[in-house]
Order: sequence, then C-alpha cells, then structure tokens
Amino acid sequence: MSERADSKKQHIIKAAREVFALKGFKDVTMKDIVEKAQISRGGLYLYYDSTEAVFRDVLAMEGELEDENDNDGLVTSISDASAGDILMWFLREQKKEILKSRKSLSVAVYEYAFYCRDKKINSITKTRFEAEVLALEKILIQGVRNGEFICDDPKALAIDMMYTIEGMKICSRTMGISEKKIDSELKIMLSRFVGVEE
Amino acid sequence: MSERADSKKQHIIKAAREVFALKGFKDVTMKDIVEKAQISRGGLYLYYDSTEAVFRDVLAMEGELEDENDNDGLVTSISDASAGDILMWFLREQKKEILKSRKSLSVAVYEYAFYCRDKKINSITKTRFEAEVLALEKILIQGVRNGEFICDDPKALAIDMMYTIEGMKICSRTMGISEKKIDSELKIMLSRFVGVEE
Amino acid sequence: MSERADSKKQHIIKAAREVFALKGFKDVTMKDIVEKAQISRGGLYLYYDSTEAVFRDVLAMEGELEDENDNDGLVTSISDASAGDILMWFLREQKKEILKSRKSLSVAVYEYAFYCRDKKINSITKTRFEAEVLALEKILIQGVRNGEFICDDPKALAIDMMYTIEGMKICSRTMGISEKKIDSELKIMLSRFVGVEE
Amino acid sequence: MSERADSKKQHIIKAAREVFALKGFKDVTMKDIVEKAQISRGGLYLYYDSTEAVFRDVLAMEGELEDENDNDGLVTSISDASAGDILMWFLREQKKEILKSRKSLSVAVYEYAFYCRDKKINSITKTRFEAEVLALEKILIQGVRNGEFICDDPKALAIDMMYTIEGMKICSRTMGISEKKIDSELKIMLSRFVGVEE
DNA sequence: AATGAATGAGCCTTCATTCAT
DNA sequence: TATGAATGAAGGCTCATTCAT
Repeated sequence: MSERADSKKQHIIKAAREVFALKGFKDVTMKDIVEKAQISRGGLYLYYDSTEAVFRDVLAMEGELEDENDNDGLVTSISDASAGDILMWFLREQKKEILKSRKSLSVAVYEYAFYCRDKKINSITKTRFEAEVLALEKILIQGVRNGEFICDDPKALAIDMMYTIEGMKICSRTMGISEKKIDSELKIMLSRFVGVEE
Repeated sequence: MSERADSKKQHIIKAAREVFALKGFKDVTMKDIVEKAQISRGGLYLYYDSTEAVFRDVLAMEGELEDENDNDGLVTSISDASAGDILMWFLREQKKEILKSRKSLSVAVYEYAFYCRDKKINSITKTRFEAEVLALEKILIQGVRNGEFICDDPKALAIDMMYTIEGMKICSRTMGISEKKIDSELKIMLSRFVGVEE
Repeated sequence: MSERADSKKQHIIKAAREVFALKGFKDVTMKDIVEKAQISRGGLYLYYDSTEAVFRDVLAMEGELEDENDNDGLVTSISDASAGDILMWFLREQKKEILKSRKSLSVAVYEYAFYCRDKKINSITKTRFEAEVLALEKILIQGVRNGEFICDDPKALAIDMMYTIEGMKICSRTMGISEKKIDSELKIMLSRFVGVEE
Repeated sequence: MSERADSKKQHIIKAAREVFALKGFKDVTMKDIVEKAQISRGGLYLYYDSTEAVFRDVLAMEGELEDENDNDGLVTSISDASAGDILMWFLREQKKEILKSRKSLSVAVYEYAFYCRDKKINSITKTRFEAEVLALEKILIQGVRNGEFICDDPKALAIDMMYTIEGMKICSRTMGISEKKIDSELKIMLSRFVGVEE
C-alpha cells in the first residue's frame, strides 16, 4: 500500500473512532463515517467495504497506541520498583478504563465482540484479556518473590482479579458505578492476597 | 386487557424471545418478530409499537419465570439447610447463567443495557444485579452467624463476588469460557471467605 | 331504516362533523370518525362505507339545520320589513359565514368540492350558491319595487355580489381577513346600488 | 448548487407540476412524483424531503414564468396605452386564470393554502393576492387621472374587484362557470366605475 | 346489530452499494 | 484515485376493510 493510501486510511480511522466511541458498533453506518471524515461515499469504499472492516482497523490502531506505553515493557523496564508499586499502577490503569465511558470505544468493543461470536470470527477481546492476565500474573509472581504478596497460585489469582475487573467494566457501562465504589472494590481485591496493613 | 389479547401477547413474546436470543437486541426488526410469530405487520402494532416495547415484555416474562424458583424465597424457606449448601446452590445457578449462551437472552440484555444508557432509560440490569447482591449477602450473613464463613463485611464481599461473576458472564459471551475454568474460578472465589478445606 | 339505525347515524354524523370541522375533508380517516364517535370500526361500516358517504350526510344535516332559519322563508314571512333591513340581515349572515373558521365545515366543503370535480360528482356547493343568489335577488327586487334600491338587473347584481362574498370567504380561509376589512368591503358592495346616504 | 443538480431539480419540478395539476396538493405522494419523473425513490430524496418542499419549488418556478410577462412591468412600460386598454388586458388575464382548470395548479394552490393555515405557515397566496390588488390599483389611479374612470377610492375598489375575481375563481373550480357568464360578470364589474357607454 | 382483532396494501424514509465522470 | 449522484432493497408505520364471534 502506498504511503498516500496509508495516510488516507489514518484519516478515516481517526474519524471513525470518534463515531464508534459515540454510537457503539452496531449503530454506525458507512454514511456516519463518510460524514465525519468528510470524504466521499465512493472514497470510503476504496479502502473499506464495511463498517466492520473499518472497526477492525480502529481497534488495531488503538492497540498500537497502547503498545507505546506497553504494560509488559513497563513491568520489565522498571523492575527495580516494588511489585506493590507496579500493581498499584496497573490497578490505576484499570480504574481509568472502568471509568472512561464517553470517548471510549468500550461499548463498541462489547458490541463488536457479540457480533464476532455470531459470525464465529475470532475477536480481539480474548487476546487483550489474556495479555492483561499475563501482565498481572507477572506482577504477582514478582511480588511473591519479593515477599510482598501471599499467594499460592498467581495465575489463578490473576484470572480471578481480571474477571472481577471485567465485571466492574461491564457494570460501569450498563448501570454506572461511582468512582468511590470502584476504589472500595479495588481495596477488597487487594485484600485477597496482600496482608492487611493499610 | 382481555384474556384473548393477553394470550396473543404471550404468543408474540414467545416468538420474539427466540428472535432476541438468536440476534441480540439491536438487530431485531419488527419484521423479524412478525415473521417468527406468523402474524401480520399490522397485527404486531396492535400490541407493541417498537422492538423495545416487545423486549421489555420479554424481559418481564423472563422475570416471572425466574420468580417461580425465586432466590430469596428459597433462601428463607429452607433456612434449616446450611448456609454452605445454599451458597453452593446459588453458585450453581450462576454457573448455569454463565454457561448458557444460545437460547439465552444474555447478549440481547447487554445490548439493551447499552441502548438504555444512551437513551437515559433506567434499565432492568441494575435492579437484577442489586437483587442478586442482596440475596448473596443474606446467605453470607447466615453463614457467618453459623460459623461456616469468615467474613468481616458481608455486603462488600457480596458485591465483590457479583462483580467477579458478572466478569465471567461477559467473558463467556465475548470470548467463551470452558465449564472447567468456571469451576476452578468459583473455587477460588470460595476460598475468599471459606476456610481451606476442599 | 329503523328509528334505531337513524339515531345511530345521527350520533355518527354529529361526531364526524367535529372531525371534518377540525381536519377538513381529505385528511379525515375512518379511524378518526370511529374514535370520535366511540364506536367500533365494524360498526361504522354498517352505516357508511367511506368518509365521503359520511360527509354527504354531514352536509345534509347541516342543510336541514339551516332550513330551520331558512332565508327564503324569512324573506317572505317578514315582507313588511323594509328590503334594506332584510338585506342588512342577509349580509350580517354572510359576514358571520366569512368569519367563522374553526368549528366551521368551510374548508372541508371546499376540499370536498375539489374532490367532487375530480370524480365528476355533482356537489352540493352549486346548489347552495344558487339558492343564495336567488334569495339575494328576491331581496333586491323587493328593494327596487320599494324604491329603496337602484338597479337595472337584480339577477346580475345578485350574482355579482355573491361572487364578491365567495371571494371574501375563500380569502378568509386562505389568508385571513380582519372583521374591519369585511365591514368596509360590504359597505363598498352596498354602494353599488344604494344611493350614497350612510 | 451545481448546474447538474439544478437541471435535475428542473426535471423533477416539471414532472411534479403535472402531478399536482392532476391530483391537487394533498393526494400527491412522493411515489407519484417519483413515477412521473421516472427516477428512483432515493433519488427524489436527494433533492426534496417532502411533497410540500417540491410544491414550493413548483410554485416558485410558476412565479418565474409569470414574471416574464410581468403585470407591473407591463403597466409601466406601455404607459402610453390608455388605462382602459391596460385594464382590459388585466381582466383578460384574470379571465384566463379563472377558466383554466385542467393543467392548472389552482386546486393544488387552494389545498396548499388550507394546509398552510393549519400549519401556520405563511402561504404564497396572500402575497399574490396583494400583488394583484396593487397592480389593479395602479391601473385605476392612472385611469382616474386620465379621466377615463370615475372612482373615489381606487384602493378599495381594487380590493373589491379582486374579491369578486377570487370568487369567480373558486366558483369555477368548485361548480364550474361558463365563459359567457364570466364575460357578463366582468362587464358588470366594469360598470362599477366606468361610465355606462357600452 | 355490533365488536374489534387481524390482515395486507401502500407510503415513508434511510442506507449500502454501484458507477459514470 | 476520488467524487457524489443514483439506485433499490429493506424496514417503519398507518389505515381501509374484512370477518369470526
């Protein structure tokens, strides 16, 4: 693909991202994207032939952005920080993710995940979830090694925690959760493996 | 409303339920429902003027069905059973809920919840979640009283567990979870407050 | 037709009249009439099979009501009154007709007249117009006989005046005319044949 | 608007005009216009989103056509003609207007005027009426100046005449008037201010 | 006679998609 | 490449009309 085409795609994706953040996945039409990107109908079809195709690229770009401040990289690079510190950073990130609603793709991502199940397409959701479990697991292992955390089975605990976090995310989207409630829930989560000491 | 009309509505709801289970909430059209119910376009409009109105009734009927084997009723009625037994029953129910996917409305319910957030409609999701938190809390309190469970703050724990369960539900819908994984996760959850004794 | 059926028709016509006064002729549906009359859909069809059929009866009833304070009757009965007085009464009636807009069938009548032209049906409008021309002509003749009015051709003058009045009616419906303007126009009309003497 | 779009609109308006002339205003559907213009349903919506919008443009085009043989322009340009001549021309135009029925928009215009009253939209009817009153008034003033006509209040007389003409128009649409009757009525009208001399 | 549920035709409107320029 | 006019399928909704009860 030429560089020119690539930059055009970037432009489209950027515009489409806003639309998906606003309307979720299912309600977005090619017309919406065309209008937000201020390009012609035919022009969009030169690059994408469905909203789904656009959304896949939106997600891919989103992934790249995240990779820049990559979890795993961070974890290893600042390995001199205590596991507790790193965990707190991880949870703060998750909290941000739970809270952000507008300008976030989260609803679109859920809708897209449902859509993928229907179509038997392998969605990106799973990959992400597993990456986060892995990152968390590493943090836990290091913490156990340091004697900061008490935990028999870090992998199982990581999964357990990520389910809880996923639960908060979806509850935040569907029924709303106050920041305060998130904080106290996160504290409870910590007590699962950190000696009570706050 | 006449009995006749009521039975007609039942017929529509039954048909619509299948459609919603298959297609979720957003993709369902009045035409879909009309075709599944084998009635005329105008006929449907006699009873409902939008897919949303139909879905609300589908959910209401779903609720009635559940009330028949009501959580709360059960909990109080067999108060001679140990809290542990009741909890196991509660978790078995949740596991069923997590696993069922086809013939289940769960995806439609999520999509509807997103839809409600957009429209600022108060959704049924929150009510349900809170009811389940309450039921679980009661079980925990009884268990603590009996000396079966160890737990300082039963309400917070109930919320914590329900978030985890919600997380499993959504993950089940979006990426799939094997029954085995659910079992081990539930075991982990139990260890949060039951002395290790498996 | 049984007396019972007749009274049912009366009920329908009365209700329909309100609907036609509100919505004109073309926009009225069988449903509108059914709802205003609070009868069943099928019930209406026992008596009328179209809005047009209903409207014809509405007009007929309207005609009967007017016959009770019949122009012609009045003119002959109070033949001892001066022609000028009778004319003033006639014009006052016309003025009322020009002004009344809501609760009047006038727009419906116009729409119906257009409809009849399309369908080559002979409308009631012509009959009425001619009746009024005739009444006016009689008044004029009497006035000439009395020496009150000056006029060579009373018939032509009556037609002339009725056109002018029709013009005011339609202008009132389509663009609105103030009462004051009607008054001054009527004065002008009078000057066509009455010596200036006001 | 591009020239292309403009010519497409012209095409639509031309087709729509025929439909409105045939069916009046209220009965015309987007489908009617689409079929007459031989374009697609969606194609029409590119240019107009309601029959009313189309009709407004039909009227506008009609106005432009008339402007080409503009009343006012004519009156001033051939100021060397006698007022009587100009008046005769004016009345001949009015007579044409009264008589033309098929291929004329008059019924549609009336229906549209009723529609506008309902919707509180300011209709074009009033503007036209007032323009014609003004034109007529100028003719009368000139005639009085020339000593051709006798008339104290040209404005009032112009209004008076236009009401009469409006009456003939509407009667022509609703009950039909022969050309002969129009001629004799116009003669009567003339006698209102021209010395008897026929 | 009377009811009102049910039907289906018909219009409205929006969009994905195509195609001539 | 890029445009945007044009198409037509699809779904929404309303109403005249019928018919079993």
